[in-house]
Amino acid sequence: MSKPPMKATARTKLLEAALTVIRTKGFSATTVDDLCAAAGVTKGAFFHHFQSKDALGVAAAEYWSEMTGTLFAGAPYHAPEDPLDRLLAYLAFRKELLAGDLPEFTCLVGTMVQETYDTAPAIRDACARSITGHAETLEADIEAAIRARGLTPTWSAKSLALHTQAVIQGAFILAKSGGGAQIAADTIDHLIRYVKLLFGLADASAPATARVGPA
Amino acid sequence: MSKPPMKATARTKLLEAALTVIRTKGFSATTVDDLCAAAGVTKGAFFHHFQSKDALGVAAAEYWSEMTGTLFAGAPYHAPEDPLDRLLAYLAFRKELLAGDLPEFTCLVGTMVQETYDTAPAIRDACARSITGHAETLEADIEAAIRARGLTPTWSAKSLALHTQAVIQGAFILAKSGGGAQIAADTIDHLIRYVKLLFGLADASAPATARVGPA
DNA sequence: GACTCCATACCAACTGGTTGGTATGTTTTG
DNA sequence: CAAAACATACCAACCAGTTGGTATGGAGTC
Repeated sequence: MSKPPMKATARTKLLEAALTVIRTKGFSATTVDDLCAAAGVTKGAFFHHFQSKDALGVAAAEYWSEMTGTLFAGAPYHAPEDPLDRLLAYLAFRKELLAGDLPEFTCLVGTMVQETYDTAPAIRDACARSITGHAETLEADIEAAIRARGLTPTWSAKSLALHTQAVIQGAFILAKSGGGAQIAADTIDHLIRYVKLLFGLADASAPATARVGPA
Repeated sequence: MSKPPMKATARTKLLEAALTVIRTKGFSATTVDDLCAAAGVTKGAFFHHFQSKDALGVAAAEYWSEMTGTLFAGAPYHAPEDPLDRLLAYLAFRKELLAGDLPEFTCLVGTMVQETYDTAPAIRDACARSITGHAETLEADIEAAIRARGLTPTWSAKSLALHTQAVIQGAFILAKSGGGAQIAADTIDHLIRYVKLLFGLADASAPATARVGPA
């Protein structure tokens, strides 16, 4: 999160700054001057690269999709051979990401869409693409896990994939309302338990995490 | 939501207006003039009743707690004798509330806390009290359901109560990102399925809703 | 029961600072 | 040198909050 991966041009410096500032203060409360100060550039540079503040919002959502896309694509949770193990490893990975301060692990697009869904359709759509796009990366594994276990569920792989994202987004809201990373981890534990129950991996009284030692 | 239950003084008119306007535009994007216009009062009246815009935010969160408190206290989901049935009836009730436009069924404090958790501690705390206070109304039923079935779960009643709220908050985010009420209902269905699985009420392939007829 | 006294509720106009955005340079790069 | 990248100076609109004032109603007093 701290290393701008591309060339440190004003555009990427502004986008990188946007990730932190917007997640801290929200989109509307973030001023163009805030972003320029955090990025160490001037207003002229800002409006050279972005037509408007809303345009930066769209670009930030797309930048967020790229960053998280490469993060998750390169993450080790894809290693297991069993698709259900991959799904569970993904959820464990999401738990591991709950470190540091809130603006470091919460979701930019989840924050932005709440403020803009009715007032800035372009930003809302960019956020929606980010969320559903990420959810879609889970669908294949869920589908394969269903087939591997010969289930005929009343729910769809897509629906479960979206549910995981809903739980994670909700976990962030609870974390922001004072619970911190711990309450978010607890909620993801419930999600892990749900997935295990769905696929018959554990009963209701089993612990949620398989690998992390004692309770 | 449409009937101001108390005397239509400027204060309650402003609070009632705040519920709709803030849920539509977000807290920071809502101006004091917006609220005055929606309430049909002037700015003088606003600052007579509220010291600042932030003070209105706190009052709005508390007003929201009162309104939802009486709504849920008077709801029919308390009727069943079995505590687990009451919990499931609560979740079914939450699904029924997903009607109308987004600003009508989404959560004021969930929206506000995202914008203010780092910048306005007083508002954040008021939102936190609202969420945890509502979650606590579920704990007794969950606890009773655990005892009634002789379970010894690794999760606590409090943790499950908070999880339900996380799922519902996350459902609102997905709804705002374009899925609408339908995607929120799907996610609550997953939550209902999880609760049933936790208490051994159904297997993974059973439909989520017991009472609403055909799929 | 008329009178003063005073607090509450509300209003219209104003202000000083802020905000998104622009106009016009200057520097860097290919 | 020409175009892109960035900086400086500036503006009109907006915004939270203030000021000074009016209307109303209830308490106390004689």
